[in-house]
This record gives sequence, structure tokens and C-alpha cells, in this order.
Amino acid sequence: MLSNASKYAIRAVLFLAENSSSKNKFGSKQISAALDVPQHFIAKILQKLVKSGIISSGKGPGGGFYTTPENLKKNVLDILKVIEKGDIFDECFLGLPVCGDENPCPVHDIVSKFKDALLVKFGNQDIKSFSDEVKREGTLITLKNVL
Amino acid sequence: MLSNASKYAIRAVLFLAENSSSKNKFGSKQISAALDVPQHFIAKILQKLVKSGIISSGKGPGGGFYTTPENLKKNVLDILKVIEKGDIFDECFLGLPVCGDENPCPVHDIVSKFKDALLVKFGNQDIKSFSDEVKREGTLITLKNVL
DNA sequence: AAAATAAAAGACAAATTAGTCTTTTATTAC
DNA sequence: GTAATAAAAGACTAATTTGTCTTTTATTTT
Repeated sequence: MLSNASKYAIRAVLFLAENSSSKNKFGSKQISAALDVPQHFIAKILQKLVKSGIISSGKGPGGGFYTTPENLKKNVLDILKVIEKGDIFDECFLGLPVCGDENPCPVHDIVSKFKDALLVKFGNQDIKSFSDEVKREGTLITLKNVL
Repeated sequence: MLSNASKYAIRAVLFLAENSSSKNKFGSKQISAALDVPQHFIAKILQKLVKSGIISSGKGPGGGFYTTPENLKKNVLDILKVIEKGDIFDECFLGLPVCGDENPCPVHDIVSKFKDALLVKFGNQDIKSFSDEVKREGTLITLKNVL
């Protein structure tokens, strides 16, 4: 459903939301190590996120990637819009060209409910709120320090 | 989540379940036309399904693919096992190497419910029952004759 | 100013998935 | 037996996704 690029992007943004600030930046190497994802690959993804205003960056010594309060007003759907080509919430699970309440595929109902729940999670709260929730509930964006 | 191959496979099996019999076979060309999927691609998929006993086939004139009552005792999960490499129900939506009730990612709960519902739909009834349900509820495996 | 650091940019390479085409084999009809 | 038909088998191409590597540019520190 999600590409690796999107998965890495979401986890990286949540990592920065929880750990970074304009005074505490993280290089692509650190992020790659923290999330256990390929360094050069995540670097390119981070560049896109910077370009679209979802995260911030600074060059040179002491530079790296970080999030500002302004960045944190974006939501996860904004991340997917930047990384993913089409609209993943629009695709039929069984591959029908169109699939809706009038023309449902055999699993449309089940998939629809799932998509709605995801849309709420990803679209109805900003990254700040999402990140707070992650911290509060103790859910994981990496297995480092756990396994 | 599903590869095109799996999507085509599920729709093809449901098509044969509803329309075929040992006396009424369908060539890969007919199936490709009915479902609007690439002919040679679906042909290779159908071969795999035959090999694994999910559908049947006959060569030569009057030959083609079809399902027997025995075939219809398989379920959709069996199709996925043949076509898909790993277990799609085992993968974390955000890409964590492991993700379970003890080590959940931020969307594990939502995704888990979806997977459970899908598993029931795909695993707890055989193709015959699934196909009957599709016919009864009027859900679609193709848009031919609809749009 | 020079050296060091780290992102930005973009060219490559590898792997996977998707899709096509040709040859072979089995079956049926004549 | 010959011709026609259609699946089986497998080689091949194309597209997409994933991942790597090198060069350039901006920033900071000394």
C-alpha cells in the first residue's frame, strides 16, 4: 500500500518531531541509524520534505534536519502527497479502475472502513498532535532500544 | 498491498467460479477480455493457479481454464500463497521489521483490525462461498457491462 | 581566507514487478 | 495421420522502485 519511501518519510518526520528543534538538528546519517533505513535513500526523501516545507534543514557544521512549530502544523497526508505518486486512498484493493459505493468490489466495504479510519488518523490532526499521541501511547517508529 | 498479479488472480478465479465448469471452459484470451487485464500476463498467472490446484485447465480445441467443485474448496488465501512472495498480513504498515501487539507502530491498531476482517473474508470461507456471496450482493470483479 | 562539515543535486546501478513474445506439448476434430 | 487449437514453458523486454555514489553549494569554525 505504501512505498518504502513513504514509510521511511513518515517515520523520519515523527522522529524529528519528537527529537529535533532548531537547536538540535540531525544529519541524514543519524536519522538513518536511528530508524535503520538506507542513508542515501532517506537523504533524498528528506530533501523532498524540506522542499515542501514539512521539515527544515541547515547546511554546514552543526547542520542537519529538524522541525519547527510551523513544520509541525502539516499532517501525515501532506507527507504522502509529496512522496507518493497517485492517491493511495483512491485505488481499488482488487484493481478495478473505479470502485465506489455504487460499484463496489467484493472487499470494498472492508477496505473503505480501513481507509476512513486511516484518513482520520493521517488527516485530522497535525504532526505535532500525532507525535504527542505516539509519545503518550508508547507506539514505535523504530525498534532500536527495544529489541 | 497486493501486487497486480494477485489482484488479477483473485478476479480471475472468481470469474471462473461464477462462469465456468468442466463443460464450459475459458481461454486466457476470453478471461483477459472479460476482466480487462493483459492477456499474456494473466495466462502465466493462470498456469500457476492450475499447478497449485486452485483452478483446472484443458489443452487443445475446446480447452481452456475452469473450476471444479474440488477447486472451489480452496480459499482466497490459498491464491495469495501461490502468487505473493511473503505474507502480506505479516508486514508492518510503516515498515518496522516486527510489529505486534507488544511492539505496535502508531497505526498498528487500525491496520490490525483491517487485516483481521480481511483474513475472515479471505480465509474463513471457500471460493464457492465467496463467489456465491459476490453474486448475491452484486459486487463487481469487472466493470465490463457496467460502465 | 582555509578547512571542515553537511545538505542539495543529480547521475548511476540494482532489484523487483509487470508485461510480451516465441516455442513446445497435449488434445481434439477431421 | 494431419491440421487446428489452446495451455505450458520459458526467454525476453520494459517500467518502476529502491538504493548508491559523486559533485556542488552553502555554512560554520579556526
